[in-house]
Amino acid sequence: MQQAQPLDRIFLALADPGRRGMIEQLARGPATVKELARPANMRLPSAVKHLRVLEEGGIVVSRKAGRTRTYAMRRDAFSPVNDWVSARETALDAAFDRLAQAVADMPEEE
Amino acid sequence: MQQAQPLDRIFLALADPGRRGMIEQLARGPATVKELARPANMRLPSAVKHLRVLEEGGIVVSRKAGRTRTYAMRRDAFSPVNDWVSARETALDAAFDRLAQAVADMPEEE
DNA sequence: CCGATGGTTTCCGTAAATGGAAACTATTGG
DNA sequence: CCAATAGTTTCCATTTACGGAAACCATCGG
Repeated sequence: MQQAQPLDRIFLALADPGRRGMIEQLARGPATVKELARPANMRLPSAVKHLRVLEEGGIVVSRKAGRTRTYAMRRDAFSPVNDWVSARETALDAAFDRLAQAVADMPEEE
Repeated sequence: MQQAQPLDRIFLALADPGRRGMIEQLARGPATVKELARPANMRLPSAVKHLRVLEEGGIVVSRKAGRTRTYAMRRDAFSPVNDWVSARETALDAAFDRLAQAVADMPEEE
């Protein structure tokens, strides 16, 4: 029983369509919990939980002013995703290049 | 009860450290189920399930020859992720630009 | 001060993910 | 044909995710 890694939380946060919808909205500008709950077709308690997942994933930040809490995207929200994916793509391209080279080095048949 | 969307399956597939480890291995070249199970410290049945998740997410493909099944990465494995993330980053950059512009347009204080 | 509002927490039921044991199938090697 | 091997399926137990109802807390408006 070990605590989840950062990438675990980020990808898990992105794996839910409701949360991705919230991200799409927040990418256009900050919003309160209520403003995020309505278009996602959720009750407030569900919205609060989803937003906590997004915040624990390091995707959004929030600040409470009075009785309203406002959420906003982090500028580096997708950095871990981009870094991890880029590294895999680099390795993947190299692997395909090696394969292509091996094919080119094969003696022709007939 | 609606079937999961493609992005749901992809992000869910990436949310597990064992599966990400398999991806890192496969990005360096194809491998069989057994070869993937050992470094991931899994039994074969678990490996089979994880690999099915990766395949249903469109991240890997497999082919069975004789009694061994070989897995390989798809070249466009991360295209949906890159597309979705890029779109959000574009919107996010625009939102921050608008904010910066609004700040620049504010009358100076004292 | 009182009611309405925005948010939060607790509790509950349902659904899904995870992991392994065991049993089964299909192929390979001798 | 027999034994070992690679994979697959089924079953089971544990854990976690998900969504809403209800109750609770803090704050704003009059």
